[in-house]
Amino acid sequence: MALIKLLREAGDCHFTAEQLHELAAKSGQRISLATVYNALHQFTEAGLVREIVVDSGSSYFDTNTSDHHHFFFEDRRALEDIEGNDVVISALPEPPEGTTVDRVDIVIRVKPSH
Amino acid sequence: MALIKLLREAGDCHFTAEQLHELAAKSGQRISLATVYNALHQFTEAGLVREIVVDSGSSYFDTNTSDHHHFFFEDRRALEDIEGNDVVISALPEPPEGTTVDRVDIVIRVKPSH
DNA sequence: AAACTGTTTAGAACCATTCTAATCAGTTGA
DNA sequence: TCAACTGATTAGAATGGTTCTAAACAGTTT
Repeated sequence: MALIKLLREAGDCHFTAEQLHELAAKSGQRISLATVYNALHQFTEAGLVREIVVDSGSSYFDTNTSDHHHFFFEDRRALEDIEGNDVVISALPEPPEGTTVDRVDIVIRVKPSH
Repeated sequence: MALIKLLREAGDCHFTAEQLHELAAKSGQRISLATVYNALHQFTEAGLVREIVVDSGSSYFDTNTSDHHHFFFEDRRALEDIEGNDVVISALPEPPEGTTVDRVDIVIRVKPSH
């Protein structure tokens, strides 16, 4: 519950478990990192947050659960939402026999201009 | 060199470091997993393979380095190429100030029908 | 053939994530 | 009122994918 409150206060944002743990610590919450992970999994299952896979090595979570895509800043390893309908896909292949599409993830990886 | 030969023989495919290590072991190569990782990083840098991030928890590599996208089978945790121009993006947002697009990754996550 | 140098290798360390057993809180029954 | 029971919550310890670093190797020079 304390974590939900923290996320509500933070508004739409992207974060790792580690970062949320730090935020909780700063706000005086004495919570272990394992508990943060447990909570985040429950939040994901409940549809409160969305997990985004962009970086092997650590998972990112997003409090914005609406259908949208992301910029990923390779230097800072940070995420940013892509506004509304800035990405338009005009053709998608049929999913293979016996499967249905669960989600389409688009990540635009950007780096500092030279 | 032995790893490159193995990948050549296997043709276009997707694999984890663990899987390549097993393949090498089966072909009689006595190589540690760490060496496989070292080699894969060099291969990636040299443009011989491409790293694909779809699954927090383990990295996937792809011997097909041409510009293409993927199906990801959530149940089997396996990848499959999407043929040629089956994905058409008709609108992409401008990258944020001071950055340039490095790559656009599209992953269609599929699961078994019902 | 000893000394030196850059390359290759893998054992050990690292760290993000998960597991499991302990703690806690709430409820029942004596 | 409070022990016994039950499910929810928590975090310490274990796990496992990945990286680091120091050792082994090979090739070259003196």
